[in-house]
Amino acid sequence: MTAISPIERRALHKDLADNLRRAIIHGEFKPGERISEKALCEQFGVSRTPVREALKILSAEGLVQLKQNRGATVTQLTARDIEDAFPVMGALEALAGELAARNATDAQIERLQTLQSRMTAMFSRGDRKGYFKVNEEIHQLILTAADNALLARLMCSVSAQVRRARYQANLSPERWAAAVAEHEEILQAFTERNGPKLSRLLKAHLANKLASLLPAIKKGA
Amino acid sequence: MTAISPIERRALHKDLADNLRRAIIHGEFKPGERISEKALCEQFGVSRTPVREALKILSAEGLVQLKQNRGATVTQLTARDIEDAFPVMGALEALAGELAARNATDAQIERLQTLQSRMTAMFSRGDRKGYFKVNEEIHQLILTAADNALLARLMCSVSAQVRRARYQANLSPERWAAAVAEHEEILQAFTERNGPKLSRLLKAHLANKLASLLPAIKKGA
DNA sequence: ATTATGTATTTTGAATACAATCGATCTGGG
DNA sequence: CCCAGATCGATTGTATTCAAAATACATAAT
Repeated sequence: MTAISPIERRALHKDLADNLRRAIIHGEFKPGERISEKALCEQFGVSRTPVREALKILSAEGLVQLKQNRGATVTQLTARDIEDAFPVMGALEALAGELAARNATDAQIERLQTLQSRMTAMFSRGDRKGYFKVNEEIHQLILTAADNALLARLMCSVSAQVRRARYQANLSPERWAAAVAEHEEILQAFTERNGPKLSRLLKAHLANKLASLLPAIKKGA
Repeated sequence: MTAISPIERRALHKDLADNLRRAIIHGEFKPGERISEKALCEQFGVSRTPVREALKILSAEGLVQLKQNRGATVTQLTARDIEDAFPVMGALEALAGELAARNATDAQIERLQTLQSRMTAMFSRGDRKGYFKVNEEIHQLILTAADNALLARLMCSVSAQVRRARYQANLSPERWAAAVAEHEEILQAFTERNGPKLSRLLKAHLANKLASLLPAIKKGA
């Protein structure tokens, strides 16, 4: 007997927005590329109304730009955009760390340790995709532990932009190794519940991450 | 001879979104209130399509919530929401101050001094509305001086929510006097281009501001 | 040959029409 | 009298249609 669960009634425009968001972040739509409503309609097999609504949502999120009577284009991430993101993400990450160190449950810290070792395993195995996945989980866990809905929303929105950049730029082996080491320190600070230290480490970690992206973006632009 | 300027071609959904946003922030739509598409159509004399698109935008901005088949409601600001906003706005303001102190032109600092004295004048005259207006201008100027588009976008979105709270809660005379004094200190730090000090002052200023809002929100909720 | 202008095609903006879902009320049975 | 179920009305979700704007192309004039 299968468990009975309520049938998911998803709105079309929401589905479309989710799909498009993922596609843009994963680079399946190239930055600067024009997005035709008609093409999307045919691709997804729906009418233009939900497509247009989805595009409005993505526009408000900053993933696409809408021009009067000229449709939607995928927003270009300039080097300047990435540079601007540096301090902002840094400030948000630092805050998240501070709050998380204060509010995290023991169970969450334990889970963090588990994830950390899994991530290290991914690294030594050279599994980039797995690494990214666990990495995301860790940042997600910190955000959950911080327990601040607004902060979560902002970071989610900003990191979506940064993730886009990451899909364009490829992680160098040196940077990867450094990142793993940094994560080790971060976990240490977490276990100690040392808010300020955690704050500083997260900020530095992010600055390094973004710095490694800049060259690739600049080259592309 | 009047100057020749390009004709403003405004999109309906954008106009609607702007109007609705203002109305919500100013409390003309009460938190928790249901927003009927039909009512908006009649009120603005347009069809449902642009109305729906505008609501999608506001939803992405967090001003309204859309429920499946149940339309839009103005998001309730709970005491928790305000408490969450504390540290986030603090972190962002602090960053803005830091960047502004580094990047501001001399002209901008001069203009800040002008605004500051205008604001003090408003205070001593007891002109609440004028005070708020100049106050907004000052924060806007700092944001401009910070010269970071992403930061501006985030603060704009967050402060819209906070402004909503401010329209609900009424400023007490004591808090008002304190705010003016704090602004004086802020200007001082700015003139000295003392980033860290500015950072700290802005953060404290905001914490005080938000703290003064909490009682009113809690009472309302 | 090049540029400007007029026309046609394409694409987006907005309105209307149709379908589906939710809530409330009404009715019949206990 | 109260509760369960059905039905109706209202509201939202989606599709289709109509209108306006922009681009592309062709033609004409210099």
